[in-house]
Amino acid sequence: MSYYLTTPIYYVNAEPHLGHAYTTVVADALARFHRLLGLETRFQTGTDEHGDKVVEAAVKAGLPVKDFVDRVSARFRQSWDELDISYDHYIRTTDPAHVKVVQEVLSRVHESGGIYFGEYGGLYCYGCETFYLERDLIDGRCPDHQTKPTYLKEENYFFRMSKYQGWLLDYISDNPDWIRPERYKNEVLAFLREPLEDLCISRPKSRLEWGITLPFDERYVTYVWFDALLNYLSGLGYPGGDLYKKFWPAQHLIAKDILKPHAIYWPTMLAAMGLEPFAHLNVHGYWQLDSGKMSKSLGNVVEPKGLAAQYGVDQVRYFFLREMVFGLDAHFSVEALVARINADLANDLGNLVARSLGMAFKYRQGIVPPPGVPNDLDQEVILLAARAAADFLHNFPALEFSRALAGLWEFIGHLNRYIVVNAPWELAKQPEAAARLDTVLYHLLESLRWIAALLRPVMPASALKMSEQLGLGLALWDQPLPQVLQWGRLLPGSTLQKGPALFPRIDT
RNA sequence: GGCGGUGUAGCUCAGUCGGUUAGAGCAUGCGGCUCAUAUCCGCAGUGUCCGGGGUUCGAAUCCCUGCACCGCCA
Repeated sequence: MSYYLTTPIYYVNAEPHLGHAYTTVVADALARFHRLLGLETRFQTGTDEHGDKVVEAAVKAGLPVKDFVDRVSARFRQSWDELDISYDHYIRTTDPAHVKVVQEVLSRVHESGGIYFGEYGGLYCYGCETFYLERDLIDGRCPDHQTKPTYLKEENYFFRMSKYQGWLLDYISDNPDWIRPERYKNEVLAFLREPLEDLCISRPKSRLEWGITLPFDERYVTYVWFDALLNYLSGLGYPGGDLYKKFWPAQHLIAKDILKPHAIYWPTMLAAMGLEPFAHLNVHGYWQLDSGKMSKSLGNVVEPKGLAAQYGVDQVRYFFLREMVFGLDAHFSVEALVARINADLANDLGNLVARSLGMAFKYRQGIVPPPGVPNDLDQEVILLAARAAADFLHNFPALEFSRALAGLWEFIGHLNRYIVVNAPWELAKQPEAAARLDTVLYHLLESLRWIAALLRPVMPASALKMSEQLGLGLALWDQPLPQVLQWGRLLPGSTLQKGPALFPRIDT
């Protein structure tokens, strides 16, 4: 079994921002999760580097275009390294291998009649270098330049997308969770109620040179779709090689703004190429930044790099997955981030680890005690651990990250209550309760092992720290989840490690 | 303008697609514990489920309509 997951390739006309970081963190958590399940996993991200906006940005930065895209692409890559993103392949649309695949595919689709040469006429603004529709103009003038656009005819290449409309509608009906969550499937179906038009896929070099030359007409470059979307295949070495055979079809992860290209253009392109559609299109919402509170200083913080540096990589990763219901929009604020860190991570989980380990050291010299016969309270802990794990394993791959984590935190809450109910500090005062104290401590520590294992995809560094504090060697830690999640694998007699607070409170 | 979405506690939001008395977290107040990162535990709440109309034995949930906000087409 294999699992191939992609993020979009990010457009390099601007720096990485919160939305990019969210998509990439979600993808990373999913990739790590599936690796832990034991699936052969490939996780690809990268950058989209052609087109007029990039040229514009390069001119503005005073750099040759290639130097500019190198710089911004590296900036993205660095951000992902800082966020602990475990991508297997970082693709760039300026990679020679990608360019070659694009040209091969274009040739093939052209030869099979899927691409034709046609004329397009419209109102063109020289300032924007783009065509406008009548209805988009303000008093007949360009909304940006306040100039009157000229009627211009341009010859271009078009992809026969329209002929796939019926097929696509059928495919969506036959595969109801192909585009998910459901709301986005419905949106696509709404698009498809209108007749689908053919897709313009070229730009004359007189207007745009920074692109991939059409293999059948060197006066043109290909525009956006047959370049960018094909990264999902070129990154696998398509059409040759083993990777494509092993990993296609892909799980795509995108934000809702690029739903249409991925849900409509891309599958029809794949159909024209005679390929199997992607496995799922997974669509998420937006982080809403309250513009009122969005001061300039905060603007810098919302840059992923600054956020992780200030609040911690795992803290930010946890916040992303816990705070946003996948598919819906959510509000982002530093206040909300700090609230999550303090309440969930410092108070609930971090403190649970600290008090459990603290008691194990204070009462048992940091040695894992042997569990005695479990009573009802202990049985309940074991039951709830199993339930939390089962729910988590069910919700996480279904993209219900928030629910998965909320469920795990219910278990954490239960453990905090378990401590109060059992009052180990009282047991410690009674010599005859020694076995009972052993049992309580063991159930706590073993529960923490489960929690650490489940949190690995979300907070890899913190989960590892937990495992180290629990004295787990690699043999107990670095295994597929189903093997790790067996009650009682924490060995009595093994040595715990003291460590600093996992998630320090943030003073407000 | 067209299409789609959202509106639930002071705040942020769940509510698995009609079914007990509408929930969680945060924030607030009171009480308890001392193993712990001043943490944890218990108790207390507060609701015109945006307004109006309809379907139904029954609606936060389905339908119509109005308002507000958001997104896409761009």
